[in-house]
Amino acid sequence: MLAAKTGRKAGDWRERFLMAVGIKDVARVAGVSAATVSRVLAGKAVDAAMQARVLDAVKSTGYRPNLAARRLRSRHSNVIGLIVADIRNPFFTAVSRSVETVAAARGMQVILCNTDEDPGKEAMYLDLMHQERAAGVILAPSRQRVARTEWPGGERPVVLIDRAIPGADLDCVLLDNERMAAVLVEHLHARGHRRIAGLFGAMSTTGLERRAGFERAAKALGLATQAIAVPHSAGEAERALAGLLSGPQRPDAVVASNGVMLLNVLRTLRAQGLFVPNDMALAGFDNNDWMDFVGQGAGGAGGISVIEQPVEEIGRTATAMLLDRLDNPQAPTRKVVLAGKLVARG
Amino acid sequence: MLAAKTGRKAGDWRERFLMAVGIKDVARVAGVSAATVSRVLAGKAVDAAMQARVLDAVKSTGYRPNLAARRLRSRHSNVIGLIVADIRNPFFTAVSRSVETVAAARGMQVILCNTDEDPGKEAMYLDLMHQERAAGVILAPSRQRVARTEWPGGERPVVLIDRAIPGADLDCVLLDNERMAAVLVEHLHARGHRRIAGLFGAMSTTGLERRAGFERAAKALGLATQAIAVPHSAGEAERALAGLLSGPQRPDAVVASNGVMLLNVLRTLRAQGLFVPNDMALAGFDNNDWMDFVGQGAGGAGGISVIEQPVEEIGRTATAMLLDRLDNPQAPTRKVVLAGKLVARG
DNA sequence: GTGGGTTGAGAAAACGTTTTCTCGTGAATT
DNA sequence: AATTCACGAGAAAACGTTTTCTCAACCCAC
Repeated sequence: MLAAKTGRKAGDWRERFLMAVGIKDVARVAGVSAATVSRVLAGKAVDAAMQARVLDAVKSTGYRPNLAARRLRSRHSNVIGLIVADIRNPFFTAVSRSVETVAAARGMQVILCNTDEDPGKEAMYLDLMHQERAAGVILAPSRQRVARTEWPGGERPVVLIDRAIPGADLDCVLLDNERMAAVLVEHLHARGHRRIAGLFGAMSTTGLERRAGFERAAKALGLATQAIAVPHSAGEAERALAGLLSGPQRPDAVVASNGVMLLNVLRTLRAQGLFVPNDMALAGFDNNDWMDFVGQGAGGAGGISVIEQPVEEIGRTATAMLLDRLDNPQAPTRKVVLAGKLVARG
Repeated sequence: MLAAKTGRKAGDWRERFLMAVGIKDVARVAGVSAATVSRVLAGKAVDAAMQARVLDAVKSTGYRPNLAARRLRSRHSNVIGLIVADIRNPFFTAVSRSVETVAAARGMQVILCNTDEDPGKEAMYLDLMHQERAAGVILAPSRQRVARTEWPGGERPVVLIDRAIPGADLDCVLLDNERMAAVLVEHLHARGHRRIAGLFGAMSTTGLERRAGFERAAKALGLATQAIAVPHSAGEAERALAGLLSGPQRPDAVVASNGVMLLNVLRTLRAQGLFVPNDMALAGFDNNDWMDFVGQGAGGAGGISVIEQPVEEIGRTATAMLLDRLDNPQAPTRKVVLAGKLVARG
């Protein structure tokens, strides 16, 4: 066995690499042809005795197939690309985890790519997945969409998550953003809040949909609202909110369109000496475990109410849809809209 | 151009796939040999006129190299595996992001794998990276180490991050856990706390080191401490802490060895009606943005003090070390120990 | 002007698999 | 009993690149 021959000194791997064992070596050891080894490993019908010999030979040589060669010859790859807009966003990591689990169970391998909301990196990774000849791609598009004549993945199937691409005829799985935003407004209303402000991303369909739901619900309830579209979701949000707070109609509740904005809101409030929920109610999207602990002043009850996304299901559904499409390329595209769950803390 | 020929209907990609354009097509269009195309793309010296023709042909055909074929023939891959123990841990996602950035800048591609602290999945992924013939692996080992005769990556270079593997002679980049734990204790002492409890993971070197630093510092300061090694970091932690709280020597400060435990501590405290920092000081490892907002009762000052790890530098260093070792396989292994930064909120 | 050295491009081999093709063997059908 | 059929295994082709090999052309020095 090779392991016994080489010592344990550093650089060990180099020798091994050079003496790499291929399918022909296995075939020679087992006394069969390379084709037979391939067939055994692929689980095709072969003589039982031969199968045993091959398996033994594989074990004794430590043979591990070369995936590059396999992909080249077989002309299909078992990798799927997962391109997310922000790896630091817990929502995306949770979805990633789910995707990976489902994919692995179906014998697929996931390459996780992070675009940092940069359309350039997004394009680069889509191209890379093409060069990799990936079977398909699950894409959470970057917020700032660059003008593009072609949709992503003219080359291979794509499933969109979290954010739609307007006008693109692609499979996607999304949150029912409009309804969930409305639920949030109704919740705040039920808790007695009447002047609700909302901060929404101006760049993504998600932000637009949530804003629409926010305004629809507010109108239906006859509430005075102030919805602000924040372009960069950076310092812009703080300034806009600060303006509102010092304005004539100071809101008694704030809805934040995403996790980053919610933290910005918290920061701004604290800078003004305001506390959640005593001085101001706060609601948003995506549940995080730490939310159980903020706004829990010695007084007790209070906190941040959020819409919790079904992250596990989003990942599972997206992966399943992608694999379905691999089997059935011509089927009409599907759009799955999932409901979230209100986690009421306010 | 191909794009013009095919419509925009779903399933588009399939046709394209079948009419895949290879290097020979480019060569034919450019009126040169495949070898020349390859050379142009590799940036080797060629006649300027030819180079221009090739580049034109690449553009007009939409040729994208097949990475599988390239790897097979060239016998080296530009992918590095990044195997982390818990993708949902913000520390690992931050490091991942840094690794990816540095790797991409050096023309390397990262495959991110998540083991969920499962040694079985860890072994599976290490094997997968071998089959992929990855250039190298950056590994954050799972907490529960399985008995193993060989260290990971007998086949290729490995750089360890976050956690060491006792006895393994591998490159690694780690936090100075012992000193940082001591810093935490000293900080709590300076803030006037005298009875400090500590919860430490029993399964990882990280937990052991932090515990050692905790006890060393406490002894030096003459403090009464209660250090508990928590095996599973699950419900165990809650029970242990609850015991301490109802015991005769209730601590006035708690140190949690990692992010999960810190949340468990918060949960336990709240269940007992205790608030941070008024009723109990809390400190731990890994800074999170939400920590600015917990324990900020209407009273004001307070919060969770933590050791912030230099995540960006950890990723950068690990990647650099891996690439160095690729160039220089026989060099002695290096162990880089980085300092963290105290974020004092208590 | 000849010989040696350098340069650059095409032809062909090679990378490690899977798949197709071919053929031999034994069983089943007529 | 002869013919077909099904099956299983080896030989060889193929996958799309990079690399080696070969050779022609050119330049420079003697």
